Amino acid sequence: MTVDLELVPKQKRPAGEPCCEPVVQPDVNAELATRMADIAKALGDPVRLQLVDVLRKHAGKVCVCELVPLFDISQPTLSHHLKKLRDAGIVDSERRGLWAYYYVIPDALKELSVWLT
Amino acid sequence: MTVDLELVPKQKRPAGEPCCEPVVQPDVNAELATRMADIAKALGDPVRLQLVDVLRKHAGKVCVCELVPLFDISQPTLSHHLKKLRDAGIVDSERRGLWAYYYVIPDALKELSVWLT
DNA sequence: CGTCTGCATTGACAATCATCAATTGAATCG
DNA sequence: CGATTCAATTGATGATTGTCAATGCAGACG
Repeated sequence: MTVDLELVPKQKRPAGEPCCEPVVQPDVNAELATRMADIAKALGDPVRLQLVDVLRKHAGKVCVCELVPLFDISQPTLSHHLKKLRDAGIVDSERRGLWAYYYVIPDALKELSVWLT
Repeated sequence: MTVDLELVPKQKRPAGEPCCEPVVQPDVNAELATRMADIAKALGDPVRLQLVDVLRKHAGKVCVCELVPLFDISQPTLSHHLKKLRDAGIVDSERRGLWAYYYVIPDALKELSVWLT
């Protein structure tokens, strides 16, 4: 991924107006873009998006055993999706006895939300 | 804007029985979740996220020929990313002469943004 | 101790994805 | 007309993803 995005005006084009005004370089640097793309990517699956929705709606910590029956996927697959969300820094989990309780990290989605608006 | 999945209240450990009763619920909002996941998925790539950023910041219509030199990818690959964004309903394009001008559809990102907050 | 339970990990698979080189198509210029 | 230019499409390839069955593992219970 390039970091310097200096625009070079086209040299040869058919006589006439240029195709468009020069574009400024994106002021979202590649690093930040990658971070936000990672968050978006983690949300880019219906199961994970609904997982975040459920966890957020319940504002507390939800046991995995309560999440499994909500979806038509196997338990390992759900665990895989939860790991994706954890790796993206969107959720975190806490173990208590046999159970694992998941919760949305506050302000985890704020970055992306701010950029969107 | 939530996705409407209901949890079964956590029971005490029911030695020898499943921990949760299966929730059979018409998943009315699976469609909405899929739609938003599609948007998020389209943004889940650094190139596409920066493309949206550039197009949005420019607030007008930007020629593809001005976008290509901004990234370290080939022209067909950029065209592929633009198609992904178009398919997700995030951007649209207009052909004028030899050039194709892309622009962000105003309310495309609003859905996801609203859900995020 | 042994067994059960809840969750994570592994391994395997097909499907999708990002990427490029080559080509195609369309529009413009000489 | 032919040559040129911009953008989309095609075909191929290696990487990543979503999924499940099987297994592993740690805590709880008897």
